Amino acid sequence: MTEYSSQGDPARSLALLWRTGERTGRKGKPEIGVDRIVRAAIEVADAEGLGALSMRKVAEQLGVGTMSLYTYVPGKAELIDVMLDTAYGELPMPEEVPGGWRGRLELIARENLALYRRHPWMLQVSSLTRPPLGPNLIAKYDYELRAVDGIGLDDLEMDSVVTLLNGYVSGAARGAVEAAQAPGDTGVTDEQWWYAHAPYLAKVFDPRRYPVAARVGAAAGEAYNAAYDPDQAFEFGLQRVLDGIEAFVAARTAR
Amino acid sequence: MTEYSSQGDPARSLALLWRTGERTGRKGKPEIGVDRIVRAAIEVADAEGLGALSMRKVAEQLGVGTMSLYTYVPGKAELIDVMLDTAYGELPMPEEVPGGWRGRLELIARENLALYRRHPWMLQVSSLTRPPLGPNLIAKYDYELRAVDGIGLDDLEMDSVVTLLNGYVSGAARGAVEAAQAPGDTGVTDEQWWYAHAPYLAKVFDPRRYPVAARVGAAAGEAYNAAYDPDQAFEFGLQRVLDGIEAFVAARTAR
DNA sequence: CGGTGCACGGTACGCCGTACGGAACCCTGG
DNA sequence: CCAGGGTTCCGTACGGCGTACCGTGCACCG
Repeated sequence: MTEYSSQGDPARSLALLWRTGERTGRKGKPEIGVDRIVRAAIEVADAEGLGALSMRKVAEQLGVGTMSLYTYVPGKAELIDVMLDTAYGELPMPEEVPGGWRGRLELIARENLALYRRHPWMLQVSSLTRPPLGPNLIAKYDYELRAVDGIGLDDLEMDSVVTLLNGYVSGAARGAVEAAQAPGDTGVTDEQWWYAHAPYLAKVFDPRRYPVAARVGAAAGEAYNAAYDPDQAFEFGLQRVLDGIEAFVAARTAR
Repeated sequence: MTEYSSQGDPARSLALLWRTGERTGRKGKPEIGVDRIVRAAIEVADAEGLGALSMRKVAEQLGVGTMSLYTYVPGKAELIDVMLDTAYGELPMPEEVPGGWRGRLELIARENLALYRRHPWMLQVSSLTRPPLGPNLIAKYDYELRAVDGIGLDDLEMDSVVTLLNGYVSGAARGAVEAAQAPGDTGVTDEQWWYAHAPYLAKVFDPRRYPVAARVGAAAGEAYNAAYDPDQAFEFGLQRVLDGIEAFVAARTAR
């Protein structure tokens, strides 16, 4: 825990993010390198989760001693910052997208969801208030703003819309990731989980006290074969959010 | 890390949640008790964060030995489950709320935000797919469904709307909590943080390459005195989400 | 060819969750 | 009144973590 980011010296962090560390290049050949460390760390985090990401494991993956990592990276927190910016670099950012601003935002939402699915640890790490200001994060911010540029919103409104969409997607992604990894983590499918809990719950839960929960819960369970269907939730929510934004855009352009 | 929930034996977990553990009451006086442990754990997590929540610290808070806790609670994961359900019990659930379904949903959103602000650790713990099925969580689910009962939605649609709203609120709350605790955690105000990063960023960031990000980022920074204003973001997003739901309800009731 | 600065990593410290087994206590059955 | 046994309580120990500190040896420059 205490797994956030950006506590280190800003100069060191930004130098790392933008790779402006003056590689001396004079002496010993740099066997390891920041990039290889970051790649290995992302592999570990993808495969085993952020909780299993340790400096020892990254070093082992690279076949070097644990402490050697500290030659290239000030600490785990800064390493995670660089991992995050690196992963954001995977986002495709096509220039021509059909469907106007709504089509562009929809694509952004889907690509972000796919990214978070590939790298679930990003959701436990990303910060809204003090993001690691790396090149890829800035490129992403610029790209997303351009999706709503020139449609009648002022600068602050553009920022608000992009922030809302990103917030929505990361929430939905959290649900999707959790649903995807629950069986693998625990070795128990949703169905098994439900059947294990049902008998005790039946003893203890009185449907007459909570009739609506009982009715809707049963309907949802039957429809999704689980308490929650992440794909359905994502699609439903995305359309509602875009509808809400559309109403806002309409009101703004109507003066 | 690995700080999720609900890995234990369902029988033991549910017994804990619903307090159906057959207290023998015959032998040694139970000096400690689940409730006192949960209260102490919540105090620690509120004050120092989930990362600082340890069994040793909870025991110390109670003035007992660490291992004594394991008499009442199977492990840390189950303890966190009970903490979560207990905290949800703090939500007020008034029956008469003005403003129809929209007024009711708006109140739910605000009360949930306030709850997460009081107990930020909840955001790192709550699960959509396999929630700890305690009495307070079920009561919350029932209450929220009743806010949208009888307005023309079917059961699945009611569930989707409630899920969307809860997802939105927890995302916004994450931003708010992070913004609130960033200064305390790091001893650096937003302004100081910005002034520390600005000179290096100026060296490395080319505004001509990302003109929109530069323009909007500057406007937002000036308006909020930070990269992000959680209150503004919450209000803006909440109205958009409710507008989107309103459009959906209108479409459904128009057949 | 000697000197120097860097890459690399071994050891150790203080945290964590919790398995294990022992000690102390109190209620009950005789 | 006492013996037995179930419970509560907890000391110790193990294997993990991040990383501070410091030693070693190599590769290059002069």
